[in-house]
Amino acid sequence: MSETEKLKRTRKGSGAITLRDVAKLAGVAPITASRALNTPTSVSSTVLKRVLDAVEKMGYVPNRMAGGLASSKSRLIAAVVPSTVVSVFMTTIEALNATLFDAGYQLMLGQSSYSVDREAALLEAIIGRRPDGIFITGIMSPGRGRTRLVSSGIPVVESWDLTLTPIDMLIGFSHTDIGRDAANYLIGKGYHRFAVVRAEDERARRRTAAFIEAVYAKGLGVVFEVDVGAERSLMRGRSALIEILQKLPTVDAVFCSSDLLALGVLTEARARKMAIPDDLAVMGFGDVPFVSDMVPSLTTVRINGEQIGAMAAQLLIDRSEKRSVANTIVNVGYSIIERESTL
Amino acid sequence: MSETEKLKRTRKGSGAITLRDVAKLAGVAPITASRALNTPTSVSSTVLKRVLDAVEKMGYVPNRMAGGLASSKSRLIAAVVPSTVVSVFMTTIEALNATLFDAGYQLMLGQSSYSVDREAALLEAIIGRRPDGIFITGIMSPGRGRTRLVSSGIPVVESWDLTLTPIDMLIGFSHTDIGRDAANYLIGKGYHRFAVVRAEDERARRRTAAFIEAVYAKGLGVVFEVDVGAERSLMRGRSALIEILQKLPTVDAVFCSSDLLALGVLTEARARKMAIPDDLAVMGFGDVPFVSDMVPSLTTVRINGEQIGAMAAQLLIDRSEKRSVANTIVNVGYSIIERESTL
DNA sequence: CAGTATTATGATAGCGGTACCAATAAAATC
DNA sequence: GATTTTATTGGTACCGCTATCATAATACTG
Repeated sequence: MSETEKLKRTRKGSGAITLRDVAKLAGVAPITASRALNTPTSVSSTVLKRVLDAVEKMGYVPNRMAGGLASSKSRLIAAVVPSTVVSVFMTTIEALNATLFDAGYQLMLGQSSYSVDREAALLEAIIGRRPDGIFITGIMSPGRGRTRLVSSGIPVVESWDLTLTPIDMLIGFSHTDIGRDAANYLIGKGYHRFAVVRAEDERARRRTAAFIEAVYAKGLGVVFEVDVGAERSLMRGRSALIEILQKLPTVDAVFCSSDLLALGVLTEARARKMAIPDDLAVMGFGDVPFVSDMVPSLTTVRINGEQIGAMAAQLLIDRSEKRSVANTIVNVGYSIIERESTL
Repeated sequence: MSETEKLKRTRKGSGAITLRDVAKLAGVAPITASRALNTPTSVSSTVLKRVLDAVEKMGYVPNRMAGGLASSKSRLIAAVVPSTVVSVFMTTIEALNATLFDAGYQLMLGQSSYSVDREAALLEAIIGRRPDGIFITGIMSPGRGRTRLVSSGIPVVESWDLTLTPIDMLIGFSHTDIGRDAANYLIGKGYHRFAVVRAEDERARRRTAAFIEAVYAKGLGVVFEVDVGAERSLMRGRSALIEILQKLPTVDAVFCSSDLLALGVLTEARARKMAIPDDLAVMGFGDVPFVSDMVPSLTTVRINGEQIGAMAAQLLIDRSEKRSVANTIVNVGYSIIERESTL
């Protein structure tokens, strides 16, 4: 034994097949094997085949943590959604994920709207993974979290709202426009005694505020407002209508901050044998898949969630691959879908 | 300048604050800073404070890719869900994510039930991240994918079904039991002319097959079956009832493979002024949040999705932290929730 | 108080890839 | 044929962190 022989410490490692193993079997240097897998055009066809055969034979799966560390490209995108899962947001997430997956990215999911310190922990966890992009449902309010995100330098897409000062990119629509348009739509239909039912949610609040303001603007008097807090259930929609009928018996149209609440109002109205829409018109928000086929079908505001998800994915991918991004603020709009509940 | 001075190549790196920077500011070695953050009890309180101050001052966020690579612990858990997003599965995912997050793990989301080669790509992508555990909604059918998972050695929880040969761990319930119990429940209520509406889904098929078999066993003749394919919409439930009424006008009870389809049947029945449940009883599956509050409310089969998610998280965490896991196969059961649609 | 056990810190060498530069062989140019 | 260019392949040093071993400082034991 040579005296210069180093006392080699050994570390366990993960035990999995590594690129080195593949390279050895293929009879090339590790870096060449790496190239064969990542930039196949840069190696000869002989080498390419030998490497691919070796990969196949050994069942090699590249370690993306190692690759990510070396290249500082994680190919991970983080998405933050409110904890509510019953939500319209999932279409967006599904589209986001599908687009990302096809481009070779993975999606990490984080749930916000817990407590404030959980929010901080979530951001920490996300940034710690060094994702190539972050998708946020909603808009980050100013504060430590936002500052942190900005200074992390990670591309961010905020969504579902508009602001003049996004962190980075934005794909959204105007909640005040929706509230105003909904009011004008209902007024145009001849309704004139309004109530709104809304969850404790900043964006819902803005929609209903705009609704109320538009009603006032037409000189149509008081709008009765029910705040259901965090209880976004169908049942709460039902009880909301009971409240409304007590306080404002002459009501003839109700605008709700979600389809589920609207469904509750509809359900209660039907249980009381009220004629829809003659006795009462109901309008929701979100256009969840099944409200179109109920009896009566629900008039609602449609947001194109797939579009938001797919566009966000594209923006984040482009940004992370250093391609230039043309429009960093996109207003995807919305549409009022007229159905039987307000005919 | 010494002649032994190496020509140092420089590599960009990510540009972010590293543990080395923090350690330097705190006046300790990097490894000590690492310990201060990961095992705070193993350093003196003076050092701990100095390090934490430095972290705070510099806004340091540890790079989990590097940490994961070094320790071969990624603190990532992958979850595979069917692409359908309208689903009952999301409660499970939410609970899974919540439990994982509190234990310091992150969730990666993958969508299955695309094409076969996407399935392979998904597995490849997942394994490449070296997650500490994998949650699968459903059971892996034998094949290359399953083999790959097994040989990866990553802890796996399969779910939503039972089998004697899980890859690793399993949290589920019996679909045949559900079908049989549903049939017996309806028979016990005095119904005797049955139809089933089901989506093209292996588990739904097993439920309805068991349902049909149980009906036969009681000598109650033919059960009319509608296969809606991949169209799981409320509308398809409505059209299914139309089919049923044409082919089996004497039908008095319909068992559906999902609440949404059941809602469709209910809707169509109501549109035809059929009395529920006197003219027609309807039973669903899943107990999605709002079917309890509709009029009429829907009798359905409840699966405790939160429980599945939380248990799965716990099993995966225990496994990944080398704690022993007692029950690797758990039958969480189900319950038939009786409501107005079958009273 | 020597000798041993314990605690706190540090040095080093990886984890499994890729960026960066260098070297060689083959093709193209003059 | 000499020289330049291009296409392939390889060597090395990291990416940012932690496992492992080593050492110094302190506490404990008889």
